[in-house]
Amino acid sequence: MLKYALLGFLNYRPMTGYDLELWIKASTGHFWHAKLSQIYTTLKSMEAEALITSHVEAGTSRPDRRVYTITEAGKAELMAWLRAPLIEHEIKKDTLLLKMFFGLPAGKQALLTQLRLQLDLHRQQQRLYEEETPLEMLRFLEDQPEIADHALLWDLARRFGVMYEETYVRWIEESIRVLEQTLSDDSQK
Amino acid sequence: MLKYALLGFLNYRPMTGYDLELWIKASTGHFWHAKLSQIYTTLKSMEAEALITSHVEAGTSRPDRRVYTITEAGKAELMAWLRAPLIEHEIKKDTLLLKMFFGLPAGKQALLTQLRLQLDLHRQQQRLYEEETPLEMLRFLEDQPEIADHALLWDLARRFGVMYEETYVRWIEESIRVLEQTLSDDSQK
DNA sequence: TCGCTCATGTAATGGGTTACATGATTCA
DNA sequence: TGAATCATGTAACCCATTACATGAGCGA
Repeated sequence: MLKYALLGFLNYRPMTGYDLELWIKASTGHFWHAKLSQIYTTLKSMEAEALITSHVEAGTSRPDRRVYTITEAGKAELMAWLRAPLIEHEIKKDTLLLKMFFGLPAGKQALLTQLRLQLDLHRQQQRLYEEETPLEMLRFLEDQPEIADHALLWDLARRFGVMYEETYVRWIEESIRVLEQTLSDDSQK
Repeated sequence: MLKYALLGFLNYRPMTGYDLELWIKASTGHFWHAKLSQIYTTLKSMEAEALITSHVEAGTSRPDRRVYTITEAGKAELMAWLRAPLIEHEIKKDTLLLKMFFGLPAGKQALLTQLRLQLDLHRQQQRLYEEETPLEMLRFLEDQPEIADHALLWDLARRFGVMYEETYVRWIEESIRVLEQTLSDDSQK
């Protein structure tokens, strides 16, 4: 699946694996990310499939760069994927929920500690999407004015991030209240 | 990680791989699930780690059942995991967001079709968590009254499912409105 | 001089899915 | 008679993470 994210970016303009990681971090990071090692191996297999081609640009003071360009076959594959209807409901695994679900034997205080820690993290993340992500997106769009018409869609995705974190924060706050009021302190066992 | 879900259930009472799948479907399904094949291989490796033991019960009219029981080491491992603070913010990959993000070349109509299809699915899922999941949980608790005190935590997790789907539905509705009002119909390219 | 950025890769391992294989009983 | 439930497993594969490996230039 990372394949399609890479095709999507290379459809904007040719770039290197390293560039792709920077773009991913700044834009799709909150709903799709990858390590550099995976990006490099995926690009290699995509080239073998002829979805992209590459050439090496010799660096003068910087290291050599392998620049990837999308092919017609790659564009066709991207388009087919974009149009293929997504007919399943995706389930997202969540470790915090798993710990809460089975958490009774750990005791009330342990559960509250987990919740408070995650509350902080999710609040931070929400602020990030609201304050920093738009600025980062702007910086990328300034450098690449040819993709300004994509900004609307970029922002819809960002908006999801904000709403998701709001909901997560609300759920944790509610859960803390419920636990404080109902679980006995010695629920440990 | 499935390991901890299995330990969590086996901490209620001994059961088979097949049983575990039924429990997962009825309770943690919306935030943690697994195929039978993975459950069987994971149980096997957990037994090798001495976190659980197993014995075969000969079936009379039914197939033989391999029943797994949690060991003291297993209980200790579960407890340590429950108490280990979760210090990262988990990012959930989302295919719909990825398609939206890169979707401009597919055209306005294709995007709206994707959104409407997913809107249906998420509304259905929301109804499921609100109406059917509580009933299923009740059925399990009736059979296992000894775990009734876990019901509160089960319900917190279920509640997250409801809130998540509400938010997803709201985001799709907003996105449909934005796309209808702002994207030109011939945005295809 | 120490850490960061730029830049590319390979190898090993882990977690999970798909496909394959089997077979009796029960219910509609 | 055909589908669903009960019941267990193996093998191949895919996607992703972690660890390993290298190295120049730049700014504090």
